Amino acid sequence: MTENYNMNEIYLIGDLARLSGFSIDTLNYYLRIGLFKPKGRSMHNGYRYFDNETIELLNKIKEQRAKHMPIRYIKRRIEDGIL
Amino acid sequence: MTENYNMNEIYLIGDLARLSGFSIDTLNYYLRIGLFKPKGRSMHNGYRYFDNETIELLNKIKEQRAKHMPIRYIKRRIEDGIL
DNA sequence: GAGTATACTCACGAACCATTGAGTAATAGT
DNA sequence: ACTATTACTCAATGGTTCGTGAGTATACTC
Repeated sequence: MTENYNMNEIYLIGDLARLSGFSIDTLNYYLRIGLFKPKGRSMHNGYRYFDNETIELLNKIKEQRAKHMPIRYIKRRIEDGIL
Repeated sequence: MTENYNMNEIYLIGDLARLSGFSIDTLNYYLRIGLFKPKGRSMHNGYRYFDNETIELLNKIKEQRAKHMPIRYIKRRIEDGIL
């Protein structure tokens, strides 16, 4: 139950961009600095999978960024489970 | 519980090809004729998702094809839930 | 034996993805 | 004022995916 996801909730980075409002470049940047992470990855081509948890997290990040919260603080909060 | 899958069990067509031994062309052909179907699809780019059930089905198809069972019969058996 | 059907196989264009390095505007620090 | 950092943004390369149409070798049908 803890690690299961519905098939309708799988996203690639393009889906993420559309759903979150962030640009693909921004998402790639966030991934590069480890602000959030893929939930899985294709072993064949390296494509990264995301899910609804990612969407929720991105929404929270978006809120914080709207308040000009620095990314390093956001990252810390995520790592501490506060966000 | 019925429609849930683990993130580690998501495949794109390239993964399917590697895991099943069928070529991507063959898999695309099978998809074209409806021998098997994607479990999901990216709304952004149309990429098709598959899972372990697909792998199992493809293994069964492979067995049948090794015995020269015609595809239309295999398809029927799948539709009838026999295979 | 000729024609048809089967089961792939190939080729194409357009869009997408990963990774990386480099560029930039705005802000913060000294 | 000058420098450095932040948070992107852009560009380039190379591989992947989709959809479709067309080609082909083998098997089947008449």
